[in-house]
Amino acid sequence: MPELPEVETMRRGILGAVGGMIESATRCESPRRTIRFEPPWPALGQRLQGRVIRAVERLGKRVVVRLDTGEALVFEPRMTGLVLVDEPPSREHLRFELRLAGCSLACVRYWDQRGLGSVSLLTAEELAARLGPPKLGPDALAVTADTLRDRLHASRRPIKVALLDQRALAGIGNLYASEILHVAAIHPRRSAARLTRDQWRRLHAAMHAVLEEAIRYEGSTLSDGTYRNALNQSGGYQNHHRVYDREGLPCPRCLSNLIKRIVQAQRSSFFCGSCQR
DNA sequence: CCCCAGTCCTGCGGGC
DNA sequence: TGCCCGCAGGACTGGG
Repeated sequence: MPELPEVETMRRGILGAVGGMIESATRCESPRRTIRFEPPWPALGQRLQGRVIRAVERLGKRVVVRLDTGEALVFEPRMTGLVLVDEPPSREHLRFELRLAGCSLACVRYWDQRGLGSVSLLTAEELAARLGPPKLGPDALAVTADTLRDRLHASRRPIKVALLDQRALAGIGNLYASEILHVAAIHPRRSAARLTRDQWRRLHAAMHAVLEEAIRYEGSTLSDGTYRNALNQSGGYQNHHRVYDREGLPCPRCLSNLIKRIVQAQRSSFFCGSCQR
């Protein structure tokens, strides 16, 4: 499930598309069982033709391709979407393809096994309305410790649930929320409103450390093997997970307590009941 | 404000 | 061995 580190890896993987001109945009599937295209096909493909890619950016968990027209092509991978160069994991779930000229990449593809993701072409106004404040909070890697506290401390929700709210802070999903709270030694059920100054400081440091480390390893490829980088290679951070999907294994910090799993907001949280308070 | 259930969707693994 | 069911959860919606 692509979160900030995985989406950042996708973004870096297609930086070679900058300067390229879109020769053609293709929908690679039968009209039945389609992902969401906006505007609906064939308008999306027609509007992309001839556009030049000016930049490849990231907004939270979305890849944003800036075009010469001021428009943005937004890839939203949700659970199983991948932005790729060349070969996808399978032909079966390939959804969309850009043919490029004048840059180092011949092709950018979107593949999505479950098809919950989307590809959207938005005007600058649409992008601001849909993915600007207050719809999307500041990027998790861009906030200071003070901003992090400002964004979250008014909420009485459990800190684990608050961290998943993209309107408060963009980029953190279920996996990294558990990992970050373990490094920060904060219990996932603790109310955000009740964190101490020292805990906010630790949370901020842990958030940066975990996300940057995960980016260095090019993200987490879980046992289902779905996530791949732009070259269809596995990430490496799954081998460094401290708690996520490790219920019943010893805590890597105290080496004695076993990692617990609880459900919060209908999602699994993993933590050490001894180290995290 | 906050919570919950339902929606989209596929593949996998537990249970019988 | 096979089949069904539930689970995984990101973003969103509607109801309480």
